[in-house]
Amino acid sequence: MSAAVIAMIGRMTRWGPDAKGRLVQSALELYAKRGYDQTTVAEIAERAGLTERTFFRHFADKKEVLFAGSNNLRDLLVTAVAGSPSSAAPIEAVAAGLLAAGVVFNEERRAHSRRRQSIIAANAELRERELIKMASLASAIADTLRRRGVPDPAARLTAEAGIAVFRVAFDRWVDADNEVGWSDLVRGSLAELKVLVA
Amino acid sequence: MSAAVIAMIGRMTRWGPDAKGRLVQSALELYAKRGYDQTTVAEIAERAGLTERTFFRHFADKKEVLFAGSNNLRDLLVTAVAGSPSSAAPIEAVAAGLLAAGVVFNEERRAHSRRRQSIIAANAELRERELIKMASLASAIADTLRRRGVPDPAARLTAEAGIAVFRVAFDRWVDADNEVGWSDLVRGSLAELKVLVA
DNA sequence: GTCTATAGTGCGATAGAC
DNA sequence: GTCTATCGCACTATAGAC
Repeated sequence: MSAAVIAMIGRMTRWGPDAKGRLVQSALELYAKRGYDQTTVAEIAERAGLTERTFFRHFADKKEVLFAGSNNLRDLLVTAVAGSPSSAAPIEAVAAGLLAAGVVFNEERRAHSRRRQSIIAANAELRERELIKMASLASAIADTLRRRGVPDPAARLTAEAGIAVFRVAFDRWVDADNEVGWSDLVRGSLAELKVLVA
Repeated sequence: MSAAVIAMIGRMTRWGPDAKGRLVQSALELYAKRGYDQTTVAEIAERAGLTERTFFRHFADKKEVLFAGSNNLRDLLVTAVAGSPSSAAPIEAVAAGLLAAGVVFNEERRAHSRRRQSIIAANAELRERELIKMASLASAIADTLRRRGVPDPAARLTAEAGIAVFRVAFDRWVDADNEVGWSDLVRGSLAELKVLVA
């Protein structure tokens, strides 16, 4: 057996499948069990069968492990907004984006999201990081609308309104006693916004 | 001249009027001139004729000196929302709040606000602090609406939409080449939101 | 790795307003 | 005299320079 093959086998566990995902899962479990502050990065890495150094190769800091999915969410949103028919009004394009984001807000993920939200709710630094992520979602949407030819302040305003709908729909989606699906919550919240501002 | 008298003269400014306001003004000038990071709290205090220790009696940290007015803003908003006639729809109460906030957004303050915003725009930590302040405004408004009997999610949604209007109006108000007054910007942004979500 | 500058805290002393 | 804003000092924590 060649050294190359032996090395490859040696890496099987180290390079086990989805290292990043294992880190996310381990972090979520430990943050939930012992609290964010009481969990060290070393513990997260160990539980995932990795080292602290590897954790920081995947995530900029201890918080970021909880927000790894937000880039994916942003891409889903932006792609759907950008891909809406040019005949679609700005708010329709944004609505399409919010609905497209539902790919990650399915029933299998709901328990996971609930646990994640309760971790975030319990810690000021994590709540702040979430505000930053939301703000960056809003500017990504606004940029996309501008690229579709929507001028300011309409682009900014539509994006901010869209994020307002997102926040409300998401809060309801992770609410303990709620079983309504993502797309119904988005449509319902958007419809309610229309009524409220009318 | 005795040492005691010299000491007394040195302390003349100690009980000068509006120590907090002097600290705010000094901080604004130094942050604008040399940048937030390149300014020390000791320098701010010295320029205000005070000591570092006194700075921290008035402000929890170096950032907070730029956000001292935000409690005042929140009170203006909340009071006006709470004081709206009970016949007023939620969005009307919020609009009344936004217009009432205009007390602090007058022409004399515009230059000051512009400088403040350019300082905040130049620094990530300050932008984050601003997000936090905005989020706390939104929840204060939502709470006030709930106290008026507006149920969730309408209260949350109206508050978030109101803050979206606030952000856009404020951005336009501090925009370099803009001379439109606060109330026109609020009414205009709100009217545009209505059109956009319709 | 040590050294330095700065942020931020705790507590007791003091100066001046009342 | 009381009350409180301010000061002085000693401290910890941490980020950056070297």
